[in-house]
Formats: sequence, C-alpha cells, structure tokens
Amino acid sequence: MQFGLIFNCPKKMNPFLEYLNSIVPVNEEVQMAISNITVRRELPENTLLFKQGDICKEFHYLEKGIARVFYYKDGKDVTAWFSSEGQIVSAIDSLFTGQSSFYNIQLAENTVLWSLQFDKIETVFEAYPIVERLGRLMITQNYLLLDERMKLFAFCSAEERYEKLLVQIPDITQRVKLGYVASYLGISQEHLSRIRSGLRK
Amino acid sequence: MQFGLIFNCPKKMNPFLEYLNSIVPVNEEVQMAISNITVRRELPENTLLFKQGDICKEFHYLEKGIARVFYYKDGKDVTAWFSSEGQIVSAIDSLFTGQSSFYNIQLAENTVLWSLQFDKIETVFEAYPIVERLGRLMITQNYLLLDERMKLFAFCSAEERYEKLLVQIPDITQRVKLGYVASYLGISQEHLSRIRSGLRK
DNA sequence: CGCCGAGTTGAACTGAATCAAGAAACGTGG
DNA sequence: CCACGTTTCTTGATTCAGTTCAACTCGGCG
Repeated sequence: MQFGLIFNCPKKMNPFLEYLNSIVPVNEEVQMAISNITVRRELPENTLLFKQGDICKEFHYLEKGIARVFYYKDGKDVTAWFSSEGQIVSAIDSLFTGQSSFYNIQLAENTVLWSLQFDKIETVFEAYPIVERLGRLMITQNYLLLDERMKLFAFCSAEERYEKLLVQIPDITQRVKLGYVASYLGISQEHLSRIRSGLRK
Repeated sequence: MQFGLIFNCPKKMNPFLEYLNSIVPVNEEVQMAISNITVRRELPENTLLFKQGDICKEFHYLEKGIARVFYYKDGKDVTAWFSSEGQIVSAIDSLFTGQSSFYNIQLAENTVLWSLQFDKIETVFEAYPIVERLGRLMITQNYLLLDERMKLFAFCSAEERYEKLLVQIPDITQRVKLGYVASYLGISQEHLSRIRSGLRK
C-alpha cells in the first residue's frame, strides 16, 4: 500500500501516450516526438470543437468528459457517435481524406482532452515508420467500432440497441439530452422515452 | 486504333498492382515484392471463399465478377456487403484483428480474383514502410465506405437505399438473387419486390 | 409434362413516427 | 427563496412504413 502510494504519486504520465502505447508499444524517442506535438486542454460544456464543412486536421483523446459527433439532417440535429473518457474523437471522414467534413463535434460536458495536430503527426510518420502503423491500427479500431454499430442496426430492435448503449455508457442519459441519445439510436425521442418507461417496470 | 492494339495486347499488367498504385504510387522494387506474394485465380459461381468462424489471412482484389459477404442471423442468410470488379473483398473483421470472423464470403458469379496472403504482406510492411501506409489508406477507404452505408441506414427509406445501390451496381438484381439484395438493404424480399414494381411505373 | 426455385401480389398485423398536449426540471431575475 | 418562462421529458391518439404468412405466377429444366 505504502509502496503503491510512493510509486503512483509523483509521476503522472500523459494518458494519451498511455493510450497510444496500448495500441502499439513505442520507444522513448517516439514518445517524446509525439509528446511534443500534443496539447492538453480543458474546455467547458457545449464547446463546438469542430464545425461541419471545415477540414479536420487534428484528433483528440478524451481524458475526462464526453463528446458528441453529429450532423444536420433536414435541419434536425442527428447524433452519429459518442466518445467518452479513454476514447478518441475526430471528424474522421475529413481527417483521413483531406476533404471537408460532414460532421460537427460538440462537448457535452466540461472536458479534458489531448489534441494532436495531424499535419504534425504526418512528419512523425515520415521519421518513424512505427507511427505509421499506429495510424493504421487506430483507423482499424475505429472501423471495427463502426462495424459493430452497423451490425447493431441490422440485427437489433430499438430497445436492444438502447440496452447495448447502456452497457457501454451506463449513465449516458444523465450526461446528454435524451433527444441526442434517441437520434444516435435512430429512433424518435418519444419512442425512447416509452422504451425507458417500459424498462423501469 | 492500330497503335492502340499494338500497345495493349502483349503486356497485361497485374490489375491488382494498378489498384494499389492508384492508392499510393509505389516503386518497381515494392511492386515486385507485392507481385511475388500475389496469386491470380479463376473461380466458379457459388464458391465459398471464406467461412464464418475461421481466421481470415488474405484479401482479394476482384478483376471480374461479384462477391457477397454475409452472415447468419437466426439461421437466415443476411448480406453485409457486395464487392464487384475493381474492389477489394475480405473478412475484414478477422483480417485486422486475428480473431475468428463473423462473416462468410461467397462468389455470386464466375470470378477472377487476385489474392494476397496477409502474413506475407506483414513481412513487406517491415521491409517497406510505404506498404504500411498502403494498409492504412486501404482500411481508411473501407472505413469511409462503411460510414456511407451507416449514413444510408440512418438517413434513407428502403426505397432510397435501393436507388442508391442501383447507382453503384446498376445490374445488381440480374447478378444476384433478390433475397440477397433485400437483406443487404435491411428489408424483406417482399418489400423489395413491391418497391421494384412501384419504380417500374 | 410436371416440378421446383425465384419472384410477385394480397391481407392482416406491428413497431415506430408524428403530432399534439401535458408534466417536470431548470435557470434567471426580482 | 420564490415565481416565471423556457426547455426537456412523458403520455396519448393517429398514421405509416415495412413485416409476415400465405397463395399465386412464371420460367427453366429433367
């Protein structure tokens, strides 16, 4: 116990580097190179981190808080994705193509995040091939998440989709508005409300 | 005209290399390395290229024909993806994770394809970082395709989804059974049949 | 010719959307 | 600290897209 305290207290690692390391272990030198192009930021609820139509040149690791990726469909706000603590968020359609993005990103809580400029990481890609691999594995991970979500739509009823979301982010309905959750699930807010009142019994 | 014939006939480039080059131009040496681990195959209609539960270690470029990625949901055959000429097909969930796959792959026509063993390409990744980038861009391309499909489900009615599929593969209903197309669109065969008879008028 | 698989059509049913109204929660100024 | 307006959530009634089950048609083929 005492030892635990001694070892844990003084050095607080950049949690974004920890995240990267969990994907591909990288050596000290590369860690330094990445650390140098990483910025920690604390941002308040409702910050619009990224706006539709812009070209996205950075991605973010969430240390704390929750981000919502959304777009407008016939003027209505539709949620495409939630990212919470320990996850990455970005306008990935733009980031990896250089085209303007379809998505907005909004912070749904006071948030602590680590941002990484993509044009700077490109230079690290050149210098350290291992980082190229990191990019490949990151996009792969995102692909698999999207694949899961696709299967969920193909397979499951609205109620099942809601239940699976609750497994991922149990307190989601306390953290973001119900309408945002509903559009993420692909259903109307009224229907989600009814599902919830059904589950309560 | 005469010149066209003269130049086109004798040298037929590996079209899979052309495809790779369109993603990232690679030099002769790397082309050779890839060419050495690529196999051309002609396979008949209904070949089961890959079976659910197996671990997928290769991917395929389709020179001719059409492949169908599918799974079983409550014993019923459900199409997850169609790939046709000029596209890649693989059990991508397994290929990039090493886990067993959820998907089957079936050839819906007599098909010419170029197959590439993934464990062999890994060694090329080590030797040539550019190929690592190729992998990253390929998975990125697939991510964006899946993103499109996801949007289609979130956005569009069954009829709109069918119309957009017809833009991609206009003769799809002549090439595969109607039920396969229906499950890809996430609707019943009967409903697709009704949509089609509606469009005819 | 008769069968068989694929596609179509009809009728009843269901999950979920929409529209409309009411209840709760929330924030702000007095 | 309460009264008010605003926003969010719930509930009810109606409508609609799409499903299911069952019967029928059509074309190919042994």
